[in-house]
Amino acid sequence: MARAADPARGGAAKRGASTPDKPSVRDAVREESRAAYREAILAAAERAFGRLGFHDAKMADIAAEAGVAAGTLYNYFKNKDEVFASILQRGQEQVAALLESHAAVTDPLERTRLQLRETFGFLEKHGVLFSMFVRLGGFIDHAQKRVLEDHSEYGYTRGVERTTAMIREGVARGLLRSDVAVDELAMLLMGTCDATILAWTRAGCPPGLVAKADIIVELFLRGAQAP
Amino acid sequence: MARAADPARGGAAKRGASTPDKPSVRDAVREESRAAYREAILAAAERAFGRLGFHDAKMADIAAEAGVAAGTLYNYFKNKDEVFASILQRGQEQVAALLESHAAVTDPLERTRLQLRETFGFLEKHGVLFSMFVRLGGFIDHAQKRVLEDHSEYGYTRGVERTTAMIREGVARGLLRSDVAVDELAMLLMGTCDATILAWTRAGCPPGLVAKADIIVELFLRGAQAP
Amino acid sequence: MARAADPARGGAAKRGASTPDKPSVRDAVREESRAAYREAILAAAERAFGRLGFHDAKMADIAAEAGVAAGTLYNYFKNKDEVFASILQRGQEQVAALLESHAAVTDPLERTRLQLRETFGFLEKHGVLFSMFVRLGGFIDHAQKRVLEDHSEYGYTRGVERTTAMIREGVARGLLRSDVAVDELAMLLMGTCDATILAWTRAGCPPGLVAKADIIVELFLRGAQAP
Amino acid sequence: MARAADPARGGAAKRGASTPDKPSVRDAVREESRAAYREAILAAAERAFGRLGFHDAKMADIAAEAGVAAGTLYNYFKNKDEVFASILQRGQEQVAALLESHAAVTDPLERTRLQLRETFGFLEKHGVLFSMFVRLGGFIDHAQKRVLEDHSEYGYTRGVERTTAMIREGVARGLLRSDVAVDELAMLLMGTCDATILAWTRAGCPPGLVAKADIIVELFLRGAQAP
DNA sequence: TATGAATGAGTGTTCATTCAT
DNA sequence: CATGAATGAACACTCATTCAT
Repeated sequence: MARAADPARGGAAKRGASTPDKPSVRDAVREESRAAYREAILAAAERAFGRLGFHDAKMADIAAEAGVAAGTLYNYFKNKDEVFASILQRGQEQVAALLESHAAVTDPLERTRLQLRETFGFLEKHGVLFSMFVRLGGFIDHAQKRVLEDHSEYGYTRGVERTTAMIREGVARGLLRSDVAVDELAMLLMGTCDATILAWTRAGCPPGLVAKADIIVELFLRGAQAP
Repeated sequence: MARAADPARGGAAKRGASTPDKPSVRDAVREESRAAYREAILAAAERAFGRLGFHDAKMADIAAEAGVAAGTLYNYFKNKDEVFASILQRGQEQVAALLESHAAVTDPLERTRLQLRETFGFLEKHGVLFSMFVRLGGFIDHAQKRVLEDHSEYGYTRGVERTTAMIREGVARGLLRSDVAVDELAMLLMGTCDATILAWTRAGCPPGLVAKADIIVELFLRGAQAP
Repeated sequence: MARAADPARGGAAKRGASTPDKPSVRDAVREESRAAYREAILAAAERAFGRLGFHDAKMADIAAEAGVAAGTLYNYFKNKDEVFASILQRGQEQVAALLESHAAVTDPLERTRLQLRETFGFLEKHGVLFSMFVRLGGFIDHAQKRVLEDHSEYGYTRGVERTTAMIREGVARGLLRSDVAVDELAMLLMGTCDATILAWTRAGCPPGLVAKADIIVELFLRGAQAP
Repeated sequence: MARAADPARGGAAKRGASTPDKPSVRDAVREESRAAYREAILAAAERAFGRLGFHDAKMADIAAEAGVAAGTLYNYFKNKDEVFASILQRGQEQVAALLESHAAVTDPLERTRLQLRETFGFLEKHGVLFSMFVRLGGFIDHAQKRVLEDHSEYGYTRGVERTTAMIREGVARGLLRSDVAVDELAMLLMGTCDATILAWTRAGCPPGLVAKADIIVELFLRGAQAP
């Protein structure tokens, strides 16, 4: 990319004083192309990993799924591990963006309901792979574990923080009962979500996960709302 | 080839009148030896799989852990998959036996508490591997999935049946509320268990899982007992 | 090889108190077999490397040359580098043994003549590869350099030491002139040897290298003998 | 494909009467540019090969070192082998030119001393790579061997011819002894040079090679001058 | 029947070369 | 022409499985 010094630009080579900026056009196109390739590969890898698992999804499979040669993968990712890690990161960023869109909702419970819907919708759209990681941080092959650790841990921690903050806010507003520790309520809510996702993946990830979001919030409210 | 898939040789082995009865002594010894080997291999494999995961635990690792040569494994199991499947089956049988020991307890809630303790104790003793399968049937590498499917599904189904039956019994005896569907209560209880196990494995399987059994039953009762 | 503890030797498994030593027979056979394989592989690798060079000699070539499967190589050597390094080490040991057989010759010049013959004979028999390393420590591909370094350096250093010692002895006995520094004489002799080997390999390693040993010693004597 | 092997385009390029004379200016510029690129690439390749060896120096390394894109290399050279061969050829031509500058010196020994200095100076400046080839024709990886063969052989043969001629001349003038075959003297001189270079590269190509030229000639004279 | 070495298909990865822009 | 990304053949190395002893 950034070549060292740009020497030997060919003795008398000069194309007038024309375009010190023009090449940025080419660069822009290239950049766009690279982004498109990268995205296509990630999408393909997500499908492949989701369908076959980390070990059984070969680099060749991913390449085929993406419609590129095997070697091309290595122009975008250092190795298989990095492909996997990149999928995760991308997923977390996407989820974070989705959740952000509801940040302005003032009612903490309503905000949580919306965010839960978004998350569940994301899981439903992205299938098994993300069921495992984005939300659960999960139960996985050792190799994957090595790759992830940071990522999943990060995602999980963020989830805990978000939930705890929401509950604290709810308690402050008198919406949620204050006779139970905030942490305990948070764990209860998250545990219910996890168990729901768990059951969903065990059932083969059938459509309808999003609908569970409302139920969960409802149930949670019934037990946790202020008397 | 099919040397392995050929258990239960000796035992009632009879090869016509050629070797009337005498050899049965030899056979008995042999049988005993085979069983010991088999058990040692399974225990070793469980440790290896638990520590390394399915793919990263090589047949050589298992053999070393068991103190036998690699080739020996194939005298007892057809292949790696079968070793894995056998661990599961053994685990389920062990759990079933444990649960059976409390079948005589008449109070369904007390019985459930005891069985939950047994199950959690088993999980705690057998670590991550069983956290995933015996109970959850879970989130795993595709290769393992292929191997298991039946087994884990079976275990899960049995769990659902057992739980539902218990609740029905509790309702019939007036111990549990009848204004909520039995299935829903069952799902609630199992979901709580799942979420607990989930959190436990995420925390690295620390000691103390058994103690959670009482808490879960307590919580469940608070919400589900008849008014 | 050395299994950890030898547990689970099969419950009732016992073959009397018979043979606590007997297995050494099997072990001996195995050991012998391993040595034979190892030697065959090294010989094959030497031919392959000599014919093709380090990079162009593929592991498959070596295996084919040795008449074994590719995977077998890895039962004896960790990787390609180690195969190469082992050839060197073996060569140095062989040469050292050859030289040792003349250590008892008291006349330092006669001893040197004999040792030179042995060395040249070894080179002639082992071809280009050893022309480069055992004696010269050479001019080689970077990858080989990385592998060797120690080995070739060691061989060279030993050669310098041996030669210097010989000359010192010759001077002490009044056989060699004392008006020139010992080191300089040593360098002269070794340089002549090197140049001879150099010319020989450049000519394609034709038969007749051994005969040069006498000529070199003769020439050296003419210029270096005491007046 | 054969884009590269197509030098000397411009120059006397004539495409009928279509572009009479005017474009020759453009062609001249182009030619100059091409020459500059080619030289920059060769210099970069020499550094890269010298630092890493033939196999470990990747085309990408050379391109980076030259400050051009990888694809550009193929506009000037058919393939990696040709890059390497071109370095050699260029080196030989440069050395030949240097030696030519002393051709007018009448005293053959003085001329040889000067030429030896030039050669050693060249080697010292160009490092390991040329230590091997321009002078020695050497001990190298097979792949390089395949590439060179002709070139190094050519360089070596020229050296032999030049040396022999010089000695013949010296003998004719009564400067060198005539009781030893000319060829033998030539071999002695060249062998000494080779051994010197050999020792120099083995020591890591430290500064000071040029100084050896005088010593060699001195030593040679002492033994070879007419009585 | 235990052993442990042989096997060879399978995989991640590299890199010289090609080619569209 | 320069560019730099795509390509895919090639290769070192792994490991489940087989088999002679």
